[in-house]
Amino acid sequence: MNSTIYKANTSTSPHPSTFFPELRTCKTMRDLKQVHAKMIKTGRIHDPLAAAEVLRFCALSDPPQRDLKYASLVFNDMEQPNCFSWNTIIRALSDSNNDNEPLEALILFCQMLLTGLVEPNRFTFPSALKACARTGRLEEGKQIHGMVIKYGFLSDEFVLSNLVRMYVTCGVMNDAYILFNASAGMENLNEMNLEKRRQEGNVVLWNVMIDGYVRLGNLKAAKQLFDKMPQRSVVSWNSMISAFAQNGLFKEAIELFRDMQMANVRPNYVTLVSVLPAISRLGMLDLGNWVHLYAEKIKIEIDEVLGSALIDMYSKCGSIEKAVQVFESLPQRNVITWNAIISGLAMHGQAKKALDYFSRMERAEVAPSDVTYIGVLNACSHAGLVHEGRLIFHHMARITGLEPRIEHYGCMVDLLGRAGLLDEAEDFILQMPIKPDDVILKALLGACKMHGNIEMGKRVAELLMEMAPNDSGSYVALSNMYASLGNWEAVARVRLMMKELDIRKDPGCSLIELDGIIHEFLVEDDSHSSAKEIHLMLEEMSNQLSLVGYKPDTTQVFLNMDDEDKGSALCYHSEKIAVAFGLISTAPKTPLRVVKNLRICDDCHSSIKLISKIYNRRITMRDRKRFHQFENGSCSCMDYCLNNPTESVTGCGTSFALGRSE
DNA sequence: TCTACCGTTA
Repeated sequence: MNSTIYKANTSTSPHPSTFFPELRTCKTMRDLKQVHAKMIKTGRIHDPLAAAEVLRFCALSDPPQRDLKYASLVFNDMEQPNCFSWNTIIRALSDSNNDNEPLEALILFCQMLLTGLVEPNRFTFPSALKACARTGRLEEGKQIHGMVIKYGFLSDEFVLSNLVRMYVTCGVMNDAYILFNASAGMENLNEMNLEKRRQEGNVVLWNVMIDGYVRLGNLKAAKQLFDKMPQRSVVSWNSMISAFAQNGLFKEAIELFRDMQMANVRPNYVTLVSVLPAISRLGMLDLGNWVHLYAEKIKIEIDEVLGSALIDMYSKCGSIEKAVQVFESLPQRNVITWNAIISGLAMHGQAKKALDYFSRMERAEVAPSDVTYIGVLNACSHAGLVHEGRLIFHHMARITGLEPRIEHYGCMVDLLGRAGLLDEAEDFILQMPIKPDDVILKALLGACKMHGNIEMGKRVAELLMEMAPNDSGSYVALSNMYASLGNWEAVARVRLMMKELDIRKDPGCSLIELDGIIHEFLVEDDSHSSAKEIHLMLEEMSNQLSLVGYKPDTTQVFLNMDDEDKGSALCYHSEKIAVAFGLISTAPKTPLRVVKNLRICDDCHSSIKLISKIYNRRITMRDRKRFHQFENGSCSCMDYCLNNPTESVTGCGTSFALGRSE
């Protein structure tokens, strides 16, 4: 439970009544019920004013005291509720988080009209419209819109803004926009002393509109509105930042976060929670560190939500130690917090530790979710813990009652396939109650390549190409399999087929962050301003590597090139270019951190191992699926990636996409 | 009497 939400509600404390001193002393519903009983006994309850006050107490007190069931009873006992009482009960019900209560508010509103004894006023419509918004009842909302016009309340700011809100939450942005413009027009006619208040209210309405476009996935319209805003609140910034982050536009989210600070708007709790996933995906540890320090500096409470985002950020940025540290320091942990640390440990190859945390989670009596099991099964897969993985999968399906999802089946296929149990993996797929998707088949195909089962590999690849004829992944996987067997004729055939069908492989792309700036490299990239120096460094690296007897595995290099231009001497993978750039741009011994959008290839893996020794650097590399910590000639993944199933396999469960159009 | 909008794991 978040304290900021709580504070927002504290304004509607029990209402002291001037007419009824005994109501004024009521603190809890218990007190109220006693007074109410007395009023019934003395007949005073028949005083409409007294009854209205009782109703108001139970309907609109702060949440712990609020009792809508009791409020409804009080209301139903009223012989002739006045407009005030109708408004009270409708407002309380329309405000409720309980699923069916906003609908009851709408029903009461209709009853109010049907009695014909009271007319709705300008205080009735906002609640009625809110009830339409909450229940998604556009038709009723439109009818109420008509009544608003008939009663002449369209010029009331509250009525109007609730109309906009109703259309927005029903997803009808065109109508919302027309009314929104009308309200913006009205603002100019206001008297001076109301100007500020109106504008403050207006910012919220802009935010509502932005949120509406975001919910429809129309980020362009949302950003246009955001850019046009006369002033932006912290919520406006948060809306856009989270919109970008949640739609995979991570760089844009970070950019906006920076713009926000340039505009001197102080990030708040929600800002940090929103921007952290973008930082994670881009692997920007420096910025992530800054966010953590900032939260501590301005005393933003690190609760389980912000904590989960920080844990995720540290593990995805390569610093699993810090992730564990944050986890251990949290006063509260929810299921997402546990999932974040378990997945983090899994992607760092710390399977045993991931399983330890899983048992700790059980002991802490936090019920695991399906996401927890994806993390745990991934850990087993990375460590080759076939037996444990099987047990855990069956435990999930049979004991916890969680329905295994396609991701869980994918983890199992990956686990079995990597261990060389290809037939069992295939049987497993055939017995799945869900239709296998391309991810599952790619996992099996990768395993076929890894264990040299060309017969099964061909079968799976054909299925894959039928299933996803435009996905480069299956073609690349098939071609990789032939390449690993040295069947160059078959490789060429697949490549030709890709060319004819105009299927392009995702370009490899690596990022490295230096002094808060992200440097991005593609395969064979020479667009960087230091391209010359980088290439000199790459050549030096090659020389150093051959001095220690390293022979490049060129098959992989060629396979990852988009063009058939194999003659070029500059055919370097993006991760090597990023490492070269890191080496020449930082002081000796500075650790390097690289983030890649695809899986690292075997050749880069072997050479970067040696480079870490030759140049005495710790190099942390995050690829599409997991981390590699190169140090002193070896890698933390224990060569898990060798014979990588394929560059394009997204793997099961965890996978990172960098958010670009791939 | 009506005050809204933004958030974590896969």
